[in-house]
Amino acid sequence: MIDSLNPEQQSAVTLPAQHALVLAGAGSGKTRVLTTRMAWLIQTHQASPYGLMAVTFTNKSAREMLTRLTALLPINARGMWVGTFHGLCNRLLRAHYRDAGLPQTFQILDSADQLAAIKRLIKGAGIDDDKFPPRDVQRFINGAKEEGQRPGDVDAWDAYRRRLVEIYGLYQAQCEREGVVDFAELLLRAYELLQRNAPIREHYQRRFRHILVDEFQDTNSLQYRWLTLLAAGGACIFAVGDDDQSIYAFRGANVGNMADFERDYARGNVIRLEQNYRSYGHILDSANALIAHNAARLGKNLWTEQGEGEPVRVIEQPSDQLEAQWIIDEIRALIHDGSERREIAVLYRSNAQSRIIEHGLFSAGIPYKVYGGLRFFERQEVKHALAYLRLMDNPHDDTSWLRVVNFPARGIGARTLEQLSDAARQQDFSLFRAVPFVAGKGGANLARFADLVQQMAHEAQVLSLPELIEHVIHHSGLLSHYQADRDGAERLENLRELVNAAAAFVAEENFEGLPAGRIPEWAIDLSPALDRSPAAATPDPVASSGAVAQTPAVAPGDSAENGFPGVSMSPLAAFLAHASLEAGDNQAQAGQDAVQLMTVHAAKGLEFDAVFITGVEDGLFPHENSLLEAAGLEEERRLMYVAITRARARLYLTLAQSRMLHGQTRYALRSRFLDEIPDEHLKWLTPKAGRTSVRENTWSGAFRRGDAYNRPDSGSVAPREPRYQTSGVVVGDKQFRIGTGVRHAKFGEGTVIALSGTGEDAQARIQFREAGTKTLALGIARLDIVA
DNA sequence: TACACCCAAATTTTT
DNA sequence: TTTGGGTGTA
Repeated sequence: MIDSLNPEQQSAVTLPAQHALVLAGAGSGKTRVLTTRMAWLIQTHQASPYGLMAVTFTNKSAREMLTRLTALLPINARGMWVGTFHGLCNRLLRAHYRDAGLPQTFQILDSADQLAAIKRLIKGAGIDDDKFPPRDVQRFINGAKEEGQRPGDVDAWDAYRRRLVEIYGLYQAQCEREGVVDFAELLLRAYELLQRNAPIREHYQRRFRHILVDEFQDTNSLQYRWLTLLAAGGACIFAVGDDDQSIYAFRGANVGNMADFERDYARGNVIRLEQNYRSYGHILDSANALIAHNAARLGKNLWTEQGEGEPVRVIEQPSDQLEAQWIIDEIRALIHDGSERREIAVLYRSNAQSRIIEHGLFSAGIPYKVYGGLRFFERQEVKHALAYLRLMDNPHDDTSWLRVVNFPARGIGARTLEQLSDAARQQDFSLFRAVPFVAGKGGANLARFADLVQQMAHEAQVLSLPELIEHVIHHSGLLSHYQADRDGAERLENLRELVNAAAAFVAEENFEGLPAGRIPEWAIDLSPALDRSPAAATPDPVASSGAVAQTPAVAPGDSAENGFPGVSMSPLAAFLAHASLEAGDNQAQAGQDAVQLMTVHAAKGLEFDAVFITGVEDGLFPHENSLLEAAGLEEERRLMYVAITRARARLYLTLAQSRMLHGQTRYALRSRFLDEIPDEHLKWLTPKAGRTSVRENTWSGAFRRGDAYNRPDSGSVAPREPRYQTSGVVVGDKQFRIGTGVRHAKFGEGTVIALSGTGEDAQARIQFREAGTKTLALGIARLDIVA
């Protein structure tokens, strides 16, 4: 099992039972080490499969882990605590919903649901949504939760923040009332549960002897605390991560957790995996050289036995159009030479860049796949169907109620809903309960809808889950609505797919033959098991309430001690949780061999034979919004590091001198990151121009690639005298570039962060230190250039 | 209730 | 330039 590993991997896998930090570089076999470690612990009887917990961030990597584990060892991975932070917390909360203060049928809001709930709250409470945009409120609430803060814990130093805290409190109350939890709440609740409930905490602390964490650099503060709390009973945390691949700080990820973990837990017990099995030398050395410019890092240097390979190709084109065209020509050549399309990836910093490349590929008739955008369970028709299903499980879920109360249209307009929510607010009822308080025609329509919901809830006790969904699609009117719709065919197709997904889910989770709304008898509630333990000194209402699975029988081979994934959940509830926690595939056209298009973020964890990194320009990559703080620039650099290390054999960096952005042509310098990679690793297919010179905005003709590709290393596109110089705008006697410092009489000092237009018509976006960001016409505004 | 129109905003987004 | 959301009109 471990013979095929390199010495560092072996020592990581066979580390003694202590906390350890594995710094695993890109392509160093991180997942392999993690799964082999698990298998090794089990095989050497240092842990039972049930004494292990493995935590990841994505469902995909959790699945991958289980697949590899079962390939290594003949064990039944079902029931093992391998999953995402959110998935495991969900499991914990389902098992102990009473102790966590949640209703048994609590439902999970995804980001969109949460936003809808916040919007509704802001409207209902009469809060000014110009001053408190729902998105900002959402970010505030999630940010607080990710720091482990309840409304009372948040530091509110001014009136604005005090109001935000108030809204947070209102939101929380609304969630409680409706029996829903958002993503961050799953984590925070689970954390608080463990923290406050000693018997439960000690139970899990005793149970899990080894906790393995993947992508540790992406953990947020709350996740870190959750992990260390679970491990406080003597468990060992085996944390695997790469600080150089931390690219989610903007979502609350705290790279500092790695350094903290090393200092506080894994002191001296750090292993570096630096041998890379993915890329050739020039690619790796480029990545190494680039990332060396970051100050805040633990330090690591990738190497390979594969040889240096080809240099990294760099191409500069006058416009984004030509950049795209060049890429498409090159892709065509690669395919012609036998490359598989799926082994070619085009990466970009922001989604807006994909359009022009898609256009080119489409015109060229090259199949491609775009990652990103809507996922299966996020599609409107699927969400509608799910909303009906949720109402079946919990009719007091106002978010779902409002989503479908009048979809398809059933004569319940804004006025009626106004009356309904007034009544609900007055009585402190859910919308469902408030229905009888609305009179008139609208009230009658509401009553009919409420009946429909109850009727369908009744069916849930009889029909299997797929049957129920079919029933819902039919009787809700979704079916006829989309049938009548001109382009409803695809939506119907997705609804059909939803039924299939449910059927697959039922089979997978052993729910076959069970009515959708019934909790299976083999489901185990962990709370009674805990009560039997002597540690549960305090009387627990759980034992007597009896609202649990009627027969807390133990499935063969399982024990209450081991727990079970589907704790106390009906197929319906389990499927709804599944739909929230795993939004499904994130790619447009599935299937055939196609060129892969995605953002750099989306590419993390993937690898390709050939990679194009596009838009390698200052202001775009690194993104202008990140330039203002050092930490931002370092994250951009890590992002570039991630991008580079996706390539196995061939890497292209492409850039355009001008680019259509927001309907305006903007000019940019090549990315500063290009200048951080030594020339010896780069091969400029177009001449490398000086970075500081100023160019006239007239193109002396587009550079074409020629057939550089077919003679890749011949140097046939030898550097000539640059025909043009790069970037910047000249107005009068002044030269403006991105990064130029300026002073304005009224706004004070600032920095140019974007330029557009030419000559007297040129405009500059300037980030002023005091006055914020302004767009100024350079021909009009009086600007002095400062050092 | 549906559609047309206008305006503002436009990194990245594992759950 | 494109997109989404909000408002106004048939």
